[in-house]
Order: sequence, then structure tokens, then C-alpha cells
Amino acid sequence: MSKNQEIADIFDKIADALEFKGDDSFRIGAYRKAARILREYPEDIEEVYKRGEIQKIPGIGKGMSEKIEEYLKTGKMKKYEEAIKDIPEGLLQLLEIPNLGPKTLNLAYTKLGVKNLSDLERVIENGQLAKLFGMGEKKVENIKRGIELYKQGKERIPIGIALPLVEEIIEELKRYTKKIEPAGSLRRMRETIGDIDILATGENNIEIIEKFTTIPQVKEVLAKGDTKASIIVKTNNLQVDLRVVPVDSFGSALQYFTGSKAHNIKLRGLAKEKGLKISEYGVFKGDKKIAGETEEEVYNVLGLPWIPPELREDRGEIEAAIENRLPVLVEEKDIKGDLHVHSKFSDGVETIEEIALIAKSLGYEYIGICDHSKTSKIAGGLDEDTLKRRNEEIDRVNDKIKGIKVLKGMEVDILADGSLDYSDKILEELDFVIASIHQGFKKNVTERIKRAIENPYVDIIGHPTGRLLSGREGYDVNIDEIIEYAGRFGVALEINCYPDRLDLNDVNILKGKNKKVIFALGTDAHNIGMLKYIKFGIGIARRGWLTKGEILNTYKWEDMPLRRRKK
DNA sequence: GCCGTTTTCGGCCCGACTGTTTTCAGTCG
Repeated sequence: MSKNQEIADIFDKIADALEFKGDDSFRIGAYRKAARILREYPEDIEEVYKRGEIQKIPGIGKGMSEKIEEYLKTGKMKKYEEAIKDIPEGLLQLLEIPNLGPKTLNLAYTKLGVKNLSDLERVIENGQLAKLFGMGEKKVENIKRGIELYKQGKERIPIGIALPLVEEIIEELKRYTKKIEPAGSLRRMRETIGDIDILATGENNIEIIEKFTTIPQVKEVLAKGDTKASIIVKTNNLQVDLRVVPVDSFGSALQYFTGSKAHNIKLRGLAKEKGLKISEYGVFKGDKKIAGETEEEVYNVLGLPWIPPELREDRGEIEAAIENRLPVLVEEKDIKGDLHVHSKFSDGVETIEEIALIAKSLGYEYIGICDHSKTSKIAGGLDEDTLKRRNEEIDRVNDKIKGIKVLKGMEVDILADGSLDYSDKILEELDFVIASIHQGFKKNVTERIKRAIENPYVDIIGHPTGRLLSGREGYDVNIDEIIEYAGRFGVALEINCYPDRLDLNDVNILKGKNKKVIFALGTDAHNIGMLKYIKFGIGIARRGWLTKGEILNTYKWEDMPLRRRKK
């Protein structure tokens, strides 16, 4: 675990402890904010510390920087030890239980001696908790249901699952609404989604809410009011929130509901400085509403250009907007082709001709066929003879089908010593080469990828960290070193669009952008249905602030700045 | 705990929903 992550976790635990003790909420907020900033910071905090620049990070002041320094030097933090001193180990974990907050937990601890989950369940069952001042049957019942959800575990799910689900729900509600759109982390295209937010406007709010809480996917209704309802759906026990607003508030509600929370807090601070008040109902000057129908209005009255949802994470986008230097983010229409598709020659489903036809119908100018190399036997890796036949087949398809260029690529294995499993002569005959780690995830990975980068016929490093969102940690690799090295040699790093991968992720993309790295989008499609995954890759690229020229796929084939074309 | 040309002290985003209240606190996002 990186130091950034370690310190962030400690700050979050301090925040939990202070919250439990009823400390000042703004101090608690400061710890949470510092934790988030560290977790997302595109540089090793130890490096920043060596330069003496920790306090230059917005949100990190004197107190935080001293604590960071103390931890880097000693591996400990006094404030943390003090904060958790009188609290039984494991008690604060119970704050993850929905409907059980710090106040109630503290009450249960001080009045009833609740120290862990089984204590809590006991005082619920024997009725003691319900008898406490301010408590009651219904509150206890809610906590009880919260415990069930907590036990089931509420993991964030990949956007690849969340997006189809939200489309299904919207389809159900569409005919009762005038406008309905997903908001939240889904609209920001985060790689995983905690809960789904949907925003709607229409003639009859009550009807929309009523329909929403009775759609077939509903497992449980958590809350239901005149403007807002929350449900748990059967898919992954995911929470879905719906808010219904008047049409002239749709823009401000969309802005509000899209978040992120940190972005909104900063935006509202900015509004306050200007004597304005911003809420989901609009932007107000005194009692007068001066914006709200569209998001553009909301940002404009604050003196800002509209900020794309993917940037709204309080990672400098508001400052950039103020100074009018927001990046012009890459868009779907800029993408001229997919650079990572498997054909039937290895472990894909379709023939090269079938892939070429689909790619053409998608409006692509080219499609990069990248089958597995011979070491990946289990994935039908190609030996030299088969590769030759495949290349001849690509020539044949290129002769036959006009209006799309099929590229001879390969996804070549990086072997245990960092060499590749084809000779340079064979690699030279290809249009481009992706080099990927497929075995030995813990063995000297950083050095092996660096050796691959040194090979003059390697153009792209495939899924550079190897992580899978469904669980696998990823390689034991120093990604910062790889990013630096790739930038130096002009080798592209892949943004693998497969929704379980999304590798590189947004934070690493941002690191790469700062090091002038060029990127390549590839769906890693093994059948033509997966070609649509490109949108997830574009989303992550946008979250990494990438513009058109920073991605190979935005260039015409003749102009593509491939490494092998560089002198 | 952070922050600042209106402020180095006194602010810090704002509102919905629920349940326990009899005017509001806790939780959530």
C-alpha cells in the first residue's frame, strides 16, 4: 500500500473517532477532505514532502502536514492514537451500518456498553436500545435492517453492470416523465458505482415516485417522499435514488445530483463568496432565482464555463474553470478506431472479415486486430506459421472491403526475463504491437515491462497494472516507474476499456498526462458485442483530463504517432 | 483543521426524509 493510501486511511479513522465523540463537524470534514485528497493525489506524498511542498496542496494545512511528516518519519501519528485511545477496537466499524450514525452508536456504547456487532444485536433483541431517550421502535427497526444490509456487504459495482441496470430502470419510467437522466457517479463515469442516482421531471411527481417504488426490480423501499425516494434493487442489493423536480430546476438538480460531493461543496462556497445561494432548486440572489433550468446557466452565473461531469471531483477543475483553462476533453466522435480486438485466430469469436464489417458500420477508419502470441496457449496464442496465415487473411480482407483498414497488431506476451515471444523480425512486419503481462504477476514485473518498453517494436503496453475490479489486485508493479519510462521512450500506455479492467485508471492516466505519456484505447473485445466498451474507456480517459491529441486512436492511421515510427 | 484583499477570527453547502419530538435531532447524500 502506498504511503498516500496509508495516511488517508488513518485520517479517515481519525474522522470516524472524532465523529463518534461528537467533535466539531468542520474539523471532521477537514480530515475527510485531506484523506480524499491524499488518496487521489497523482504523486507519492513522500516525494512532495522531500521537496517541502506538502502545505502547498489545497486542503492540507499546517496541522495535517505536521501529522503527515510525523508519520513519514516515525510510522506513527500521535493524534490518531489519542483519538482511538478510549474506543474499543472494532466499534467504529459499526458506523458502516446504514441508519446507524455516530450519535446513536455513542449512545449505545455509553448507556448500554455496546462494543461490537453482537452486543448491538443483543440490545436490539432485548428491547434496551428502543428504550433509550430519543430512540423508539421504528428507529431500532431501521438499524436492524441496516445490519442485514451491512452483513450482506455493499460492494461498489463496476460501471459495466450499473449502466445497463440504470438504462433498464429509466426505460420503465420514461413514459411517466418529461425528462429523466442518470446522475451521480454513473454520470461522472466512475469505474465503480456505489449507488445509482436518477433525476426526473414530469407532470405528476407523486405518480413518478409511485411507479419508481413499484418497478419489478424493487427489493425494498428505503424512503419515499414527495420529491425523492430510495429503493434497493435485486441486482447486487444496489441502492437507487430518484429525485423528481420541477422542470425549471432540472439543471440545478442535475448539477447537484451529479456531484461529486466535494465538487459541490467547493461550488457552493464559491457561490457564497459571490453572495449567491445554490441548491438543487436553483441559484438564488436573495429570494430571486437567477438560474436553474440548465446546468450551463448554473455554472455561468457563478462566472464559470460548464464543467464536464467526468471532471467534477474537486481535483482542480473549478480552479481551471475560473482561469478558463479547462481541457477540451476527448469525445466519442474523435475516436477513429479500436486498437485491441481479438479474432477467431486466437480466443475471439468472429472472423477478421466479420470484425472489419462491424467496425466499418461503427464509423471507424481502422480496427487493430491483436491476437494472443504463442506463449498464451490457453488463449489460443498464434505460432509463427499461424500468424503468417492470419496476416495474409488481413491482407485479403483489406483488398476485399473498402472504407476500413484492418491493422496487423498482436498482443504479445512479456516473458519471465522481459523478452517477447516473437523475434524482432516478426514484430517488425506487424503494423503495431501491444506487449502485455499474462503470467508471473509477482515476478519482477516492473523490470520486465521496462525491458519490453526498450524493445523498438513495442508500441503499446497493454493493461499496465493488471488489476481486475472483480477482485484481482494487479501485478506487483511500480506503475510510477513504468509511466515515467513509457514517457521517455514514447511508448503508449493502454487504457483497456473492458469494464472489469479499466486499466489504467483515472488517477494513473493523470499521472501519465503530467509526464507527457501518450495513450491507446483498446476494448480487448473477444466478440463484436464488446466493441461498445469503448465508451467506458473514453469515460475514464475524460476523468484523466485527456484531450484529443493525447490518444493514438484520435489520429488517422497515417498520422498516428506510434513509437516505431519515431526516429 | 482549513482558509483569507472585505476577514489571522469566524466562518465553513444545503436540503430531504424519518422518527421522535411538541419544535427538532439524526442520518444521508
